[in-house]
This record gives sequence, structure tokens and C-alpha cells, in this order.
Amino acid sequence: MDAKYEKMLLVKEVRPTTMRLLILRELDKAQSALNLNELEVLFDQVDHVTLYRTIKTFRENQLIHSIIDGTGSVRYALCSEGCTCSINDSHIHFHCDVCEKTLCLKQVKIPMVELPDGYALRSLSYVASGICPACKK
Amino acid sequence: MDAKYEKMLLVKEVRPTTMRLLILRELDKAQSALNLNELEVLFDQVDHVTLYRTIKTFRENQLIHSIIDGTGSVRYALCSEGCTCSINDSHIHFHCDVCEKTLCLKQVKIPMVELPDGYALRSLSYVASGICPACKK
DNA sequence: GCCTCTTTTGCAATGTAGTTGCACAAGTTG
DNA sequence: CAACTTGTGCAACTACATTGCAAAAGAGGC
Repeated sequence: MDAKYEKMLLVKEVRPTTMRLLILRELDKAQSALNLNELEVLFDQVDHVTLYRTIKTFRENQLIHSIIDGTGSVRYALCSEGCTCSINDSHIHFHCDVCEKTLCLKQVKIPMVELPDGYALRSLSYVASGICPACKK
Repeated sequence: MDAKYEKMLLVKEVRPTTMRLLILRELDKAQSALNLNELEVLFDQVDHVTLYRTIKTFRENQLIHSIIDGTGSVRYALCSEGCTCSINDSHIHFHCDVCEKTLCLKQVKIPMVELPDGYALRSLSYVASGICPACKK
């Protein structure tokens, strides 16, 4: 079933190495946006520099985008079709204070605000935090 | 005119030392939310540990609150009356990509969203980024 | 004011995360 | 398989956050 990931990489002109396929699959499997540290735990036999550079490559080739979660740490999530990769995509994110996961709520769009005169808008970030359904039970 | 700052500290039961008064005044004067590094530049003769601990004290005593700007770095701004000090207060913030300042747009409230079932909301963060009026000219 | 005690500050050191340089390994092309 | 390009691992460095401890500053009793 790696054909899917191989294709994703080839489309963005990124060479499908073993490492990249593995990391891409993890990012795809994760229900939440991962940070570098979480990747290091998942791949504890892999050098953190490799993870760092793989993420960098993925970002540069618009395979993933960054999310600033409520705590200030940066997380990464697979881009969906036509993602603009602006700092946050147009949906909101939810950061759980208990499990520390950051979830993409793709179905909830960021509501627009009216900025005062003179401000030029480039991107938006909307992060709600609290307790996620899994931790609430 | 330090009486004002002394009072602010006393109300929150924080001893009004010289350092604290100076730092409090800077935070009050700043039109934008400052990060630790900016404070270090303003007080380059002062140890960064002192700034770090002063900020920590201010936060613990609800004199200031934290803002995660669009780039993931943490900034601090004076609380206004009755501030709940939840991660971000209820207004949005604007991060300028040019001058890197983070401005409180107190007049623009964060619009609410409808979260899916099962999510318990505790706080909200809404950061717009782009170019601020001062940099646009 | 001076002595004693508590709190704050500065210095040194450590911790943690992000980043770069370089050499070897893996993959690609002829 | 030889020559080249790209990717990965190791070591090192940077930047920033944090802690321990001792000296300095501030508060209270005399």
C-alpha cells in the first residue's frame, strides 16, 4: 500500500526514499498534527536531523503545512488537495490541554473578522483549546 | 509618575522593586506585545534571568498575559481590568510579517465558532498576520 | 540607624530544541 | 560498474528557557 505515498511524493517531485515513505505514512495515519518531538518518539532509531530535514523538505514541497498550536510549538499536518500552505490552512485547530494533541477540525472554517483600516491580511490562525472528546470521557 | 505602577504591583501583592517598576513601565509603554528578547534589548544591562523571572512573577500574579504570535514565539502584554488571563484574551492579535510586532486589536473580538460535539472549550486564540499600517506606507 | 530575616537579583551552569557541516551511504544515470 | 547526485547519520554549534546558589536589596523589629 506504499504506492499511494510514493505517488504523493512523485507528484511533488520529491524522491521517494524509504525514510520519506515511512514518515509520510505516519503523518497520514496520525489523526492529529505531529511535532518533531512526537516523530522522534515514533522513529526512535532514526536521527533527529533526518526527521528535521525530511519535514523541511516536505514543507518546501508543499506536502505538509505548519500549525502553531496554542502552546507555541509548531506542528505539521498533511496538506489536503489544493492546500495553500499559508501558516494555517483555513480551518480551525483544537489543542487538547490533557493529551496535548492538536486536531484539525477541517469541517470548521475560520470566521473572518473586519480588520481596522490599513491592515493587510495574509493569513489567519484560529486555535481553540480545552478538552477533546477522547479525554473528556 | 511611578506611583501608578507601584499601585498596580501592590494590588496584585507583588513587591514593587526598582526592576519590576521599570519593566512594568516598558510593558505599559509598548504599543505591542513584547517577547523576552525584546525586553533584553530594552534592558541590555540587566541579566536575562531577571527578566525571565520578572515576567514569570507578573504572569503568576495576573499582571500580564501570554500571546502566541503567528510565528510560535510567546509574547506578553499587560492585562486590562478584569482580564481572565486565559491563554489569549478575548480580542484578536495581529502579527506584522515585516516589523515582526504583535499588536493587540482590542476593539476586534474573537468570533465564536460552533465546535463539534464532545469538545470542551477553555480558551481561544485568533492571530491574523500580514502587514501593519505602519509598514504598509 | 542598625541587626536580622526574607525576597530579589546576578552569575554560572544546565537543559532543550532547532540548525549546520561534513563524511559516508544510497540512489540514479550512462 | 564507474561517476555523479542526493539523502542520512554523527558531531557540533546556536539560541533560548530554566535552575541552583550566593550576594544584594528590601522589610520589620529594636
